[in-house]
Amino acid sequence: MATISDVARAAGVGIGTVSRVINGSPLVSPATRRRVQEAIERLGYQPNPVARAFGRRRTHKLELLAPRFVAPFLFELMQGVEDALADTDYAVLVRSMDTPSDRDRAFETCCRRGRADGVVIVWTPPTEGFVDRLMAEPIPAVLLNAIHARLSSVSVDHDQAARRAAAYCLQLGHRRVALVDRFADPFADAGPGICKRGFDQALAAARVDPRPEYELTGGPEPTSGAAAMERLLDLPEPPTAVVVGSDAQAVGVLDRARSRERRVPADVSIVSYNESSISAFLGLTTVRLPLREMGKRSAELLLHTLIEHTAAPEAVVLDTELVVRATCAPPSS
Amino acid sequence: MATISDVARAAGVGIGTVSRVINGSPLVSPATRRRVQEAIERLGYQPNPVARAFGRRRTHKLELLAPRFVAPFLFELMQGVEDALADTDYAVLVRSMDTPSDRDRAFETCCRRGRADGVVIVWTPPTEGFVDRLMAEPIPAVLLNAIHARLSSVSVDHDQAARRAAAYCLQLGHRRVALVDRFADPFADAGPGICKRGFDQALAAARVDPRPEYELTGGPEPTSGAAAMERLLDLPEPPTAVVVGSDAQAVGVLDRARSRERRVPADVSIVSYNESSISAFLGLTTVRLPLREMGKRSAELLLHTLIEHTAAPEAVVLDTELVVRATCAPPSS
DNA sequence: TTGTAGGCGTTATCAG
DNA sequence: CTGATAACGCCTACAA
Repeated sequence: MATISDVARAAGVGIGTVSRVINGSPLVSPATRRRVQEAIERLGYQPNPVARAFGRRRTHKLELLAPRFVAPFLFELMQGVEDALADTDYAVLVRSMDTPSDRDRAFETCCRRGRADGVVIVWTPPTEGFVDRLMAEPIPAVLLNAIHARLSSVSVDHDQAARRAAAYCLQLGHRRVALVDRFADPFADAGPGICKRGFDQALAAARVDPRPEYELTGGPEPTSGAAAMERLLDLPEPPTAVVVGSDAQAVGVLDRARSRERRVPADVSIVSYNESSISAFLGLTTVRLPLREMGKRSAELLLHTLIEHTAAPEAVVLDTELVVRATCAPPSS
Repeated sequence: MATISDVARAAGVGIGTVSRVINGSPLVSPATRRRVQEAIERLGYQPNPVARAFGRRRTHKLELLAPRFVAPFLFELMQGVEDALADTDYAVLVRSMDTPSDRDRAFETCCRRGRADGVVIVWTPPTEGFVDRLMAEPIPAVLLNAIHARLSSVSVDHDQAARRAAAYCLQLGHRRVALVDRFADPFADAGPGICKRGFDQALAAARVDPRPEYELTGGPEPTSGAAAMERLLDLPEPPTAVVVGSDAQAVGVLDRARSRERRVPADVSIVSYNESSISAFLGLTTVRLPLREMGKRSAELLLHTLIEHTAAPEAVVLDTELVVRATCAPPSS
């Protein structure tokens, strides 16, 4: 494999000049440039990425840390990241986090210098210790769909999205609206749900009294949605509409509604959250998250920080969209 | 950030000795080793991965090329790869391939030296030109769920799996068994389906005549499954059981069956292919692919080739499993 | 068992 | 504009 000095020799120039040519420096005369390019062509020379990374003291890699929960839309996020990286020579290192210990190990190693130039942490609230280490190291991080005062983030306005979902039901005339929420932290089976605040805001705005028994929270799996729906249907006064915190849960909610002989949307309306091909096919009315855009923006933020060397955290908030399909209707009674 | 010479100086030894210590060479006296380790500890030294890669002429990265089709189980495959890499300092570079031109670009660049030490190509038949280039470069590749004479591969016996799925229906007493197959090449909307051969074998073994109108092929999406089911139900003599080439299609098949007032499994049985949380929840009887194992074995194969320097292609074939759930029953008539 | 020196392929910094 | 040359941080002989 040809090296830069092979090219230099072949073109009769110094390696500095070759370096300038391959890096697009303007400080090369057109004639020399042409000569060098010919030599490059002839020898099929390609700069060695590792040597390059070594010399530049940059790995030219971004690391993506993803918890199991995002598996259904990891591909979409990755594509967004790749979109942002398309015209650069950056590549994406992906690491999965399935258990809390995976997460801690990932947090532990990702900020070690030399692994990657930046990190995208997907849908996972960072621990304080991790943030401390991150601030000590010179490696920029961005949270994707999580928030921290000291870190940059790309997310959607969950309050607004949930408000919109609930408002849609209220607007259709529903007054008994329930929430099957999702835990905000995928590594904790407890804590606040992601939709609660916006949901409550929508109720308040419509002057509908919240009912504690209508607000359930679980993990993003079909079974958890099914269990929640079960409980709601067992209530003396079951809801006529349900806002669900994830498509995965919605699959369970929908299925359980049907197996309990409730027609959707005639007997009960369902609004879900997130967007996936399955939900599209099932005809779920849902809040669409701009996943690809989110991936793209996170990578752009990182790249920007890397170039501008700005340390100030920046928060990007993207818009969601209510996709109306077939699971909502006015209440029948 | 501390370098190897800082450690050497602090421990009062040469850098060679430090190198030996961090690389676990036995050629260090216990006393020296301890001294060096203390220095490492004290300085918080960590070898720079890039410098290491540079010196070793190894990137310590594996590249994973994944077509959009595998999005639903990419996470699982990745986890398998990471399993294999857990005790090494290898990391995974992931690249998505959404369009044929994405694929070609990925094929083009992945075998350039310096990017990664090995490549896993997921579910995508390689082009001949790509194989040629791959053989010229010294970078090992393994196909995951694809086959090529000159390359190593990890896959399942699709014939056997499809045979098993069809045989299960036949065994239940079905004689009108249809196949909604999936194109083997995710980048071609044509070509042979992945289950056809095994399916035909099962019919032959049961002395059931194949009917051309019962064998449909499409892409792995719910809509394609729905369309196929539509056609099957429009037949003068519709099938009583359907073998489906992917869970994605099966979602469509199932939904269309129900919307056309067919009870599953009372009126029509369905066996699917692949395994996902959605299919589990929907109660689909399905052929489970050992995804995580597949990922793991591919990475192991690569690692093995990297260490042993064997060039002979090796083909690993893993077992599938029929997961019996709720979508199959004997024919009603 | 240990230290030293050379090499890896770039980039970056100088003089010219 | 261009060519030397010194880093960069580690690995791997080789010599002691």
